[in-house]
Amino acid sequence: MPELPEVETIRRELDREVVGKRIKSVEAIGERSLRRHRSPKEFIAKLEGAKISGVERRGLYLVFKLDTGDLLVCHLGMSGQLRRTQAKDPRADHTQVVLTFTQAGQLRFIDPRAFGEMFVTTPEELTEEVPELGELGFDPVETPISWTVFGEMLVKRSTKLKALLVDQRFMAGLGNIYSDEILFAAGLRYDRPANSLSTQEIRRLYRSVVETLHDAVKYRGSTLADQGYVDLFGKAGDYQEHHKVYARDGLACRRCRTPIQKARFANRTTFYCPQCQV
DNA sequence: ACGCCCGCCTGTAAGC
DNA sequence: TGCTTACAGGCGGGCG
Repeated sequence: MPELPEVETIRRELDREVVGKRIKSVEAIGERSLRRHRSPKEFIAKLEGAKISGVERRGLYLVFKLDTGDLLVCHLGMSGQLRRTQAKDPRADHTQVVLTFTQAGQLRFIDPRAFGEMFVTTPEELTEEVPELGELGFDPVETPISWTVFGEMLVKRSTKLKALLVDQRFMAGLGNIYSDEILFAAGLRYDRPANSLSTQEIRRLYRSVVETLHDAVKYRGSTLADQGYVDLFGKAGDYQEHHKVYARDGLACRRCRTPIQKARFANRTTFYCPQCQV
């Protein structure tokens, strides 16, 4: 369940670990993860011999720049992991793609549920091939906006706050965990219509977005009980220790001691404090 | 056009 | 204990 803080943590590690490395060979094991390609051969051919010159994040997508001019794009979906390994390391179940570098070492893409994907494209074709990338909203960590502009975006919408926060076209990078944490930090209920917020509430919400995400990046993301997210080296994040509401239903609110509630909203689980969030 | 629901997929855990 | 069922949720697509 990687969201912005987890993907950004991985991006920073990739920056150190794979930039400057040349891809010697590629093993394409899971064809479902390469579904944008007609055949895995095409994917392999475009990668072998290429050197990685940089790694960027666009919302929840990781974009590897190659010295061939192509881009290697990766979305982790629900259960995807990227792992830095050595060739001799045993291969984990559901390993979908293995990149072996000319200098020692590998990068492996492991994805049990195969909701994630990898593909190679060009900068020109990127937004045609992946329209959702062209429609991505602003990135609250990379390109923050002013809270007044944020407010202008809110007043136009009658959508409930949580639905808006997780909409990648509105703002890029939020999923279920951080939208709940942000709404708690802002003292706002998930089902408040966006256009019902006062100026003070708008400011508080925007500040909560930025502060919560920065904090979560600082603690290297959230690793839940299922270990669905770990970093490039298999290490868990620490931000789950700081969660105020997510997966804390029945437990006392850290602020007011009222039991945290669990609700079903837009087909997802939502956690909130009925006392602190209005 | 927008809000909502489903399917995709596997691992885990609760329930009978 | 062992089988069945629900749930986890990012995202696109389809429906009302």
